[in-house]
Amino acid sequence: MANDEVDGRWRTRLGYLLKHAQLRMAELNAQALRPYGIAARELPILFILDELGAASQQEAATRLGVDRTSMVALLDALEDKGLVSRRPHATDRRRNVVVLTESGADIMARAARASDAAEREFLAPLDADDANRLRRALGAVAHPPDAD
Amino acid sequence: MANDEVDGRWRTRLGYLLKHAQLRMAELNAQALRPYGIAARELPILFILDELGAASQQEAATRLGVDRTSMVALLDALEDKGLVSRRPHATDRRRNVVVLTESGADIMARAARASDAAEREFLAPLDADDANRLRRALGAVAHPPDAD
DNA sequence: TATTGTTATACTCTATAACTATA
DNA sequence: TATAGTTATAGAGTATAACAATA
Repeated sequence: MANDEVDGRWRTRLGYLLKHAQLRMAELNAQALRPYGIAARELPILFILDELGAASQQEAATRLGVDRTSMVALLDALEDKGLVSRRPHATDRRRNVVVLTESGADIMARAARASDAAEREFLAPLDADDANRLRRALGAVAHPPDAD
Repeated sequence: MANDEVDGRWRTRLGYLLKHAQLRMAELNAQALRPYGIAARELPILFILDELGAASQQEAATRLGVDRTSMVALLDALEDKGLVSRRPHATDRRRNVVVLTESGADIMARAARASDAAEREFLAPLDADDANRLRRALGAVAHPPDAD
């Protein structure tokens, strides 16, 4: 519509800006990851398994801030794609030990590069200084000052 | 957990930061607006009706970027609360003319102040300069350079 | 034919409760 | 008793398709 002079107040509200910035980043990430057959929400799981080496489903879920019931379906999908494997824990047989497969590690590395490119595209309207400031500011506001 | 030295890469990704920043802002807004009986998603509707004076449901939906089928339920809720009214358009009887009621204008003004306070709380970890830069940077990245 | 409002439907994401098997 | 994984279910939120009334 290009009706810029009647740019209502709600367009400059943080709630609106954050929602739409997040939607655009999510869309760019989804596009970037599509060739690797993974969803944006699955990449952090690959990251954390790589970081921890191996983890129980509970551990992974807690670290990522999703609950353990959601983790089941997420890991089902990753296991179906051959990116992670589950085996029973050696001593505590209630647990699963979840690890990246070779293919999972490979996809993770390549998907991470694709996601980096998506971030660069997202940040393209900003110069390097503003981009760095944005990332730091988001880190500061993303969690309440007194919580995790 | 406070395991800050193993702060995995995914915690500094824009997708993660934007999602959690948005969640926190949404939560603060929801809290701020609860006393006024409206949801965060309803305030922009009040804003746009105030801005336009009157609008068809289609107009309001298009401006706000929601589709017209979602607008129906949103306006049903606002009408039930007595904040907006619908009457048939004088000449085009397919349309509804949607306007703020007196109570709707009052709630809008007070809710806007509450939402401003929520934004200030959200931005509290930043100094004034960083807060302004954040808002401008989000405005720049919220929409692709060539779209909207 | 096209448009406005509406309803019904479906799909995603997430959260809660309850079950099982182990500890 | 408590915990890990699982399943079933339900709730937001949103999108698509089809319909009635009107243009």
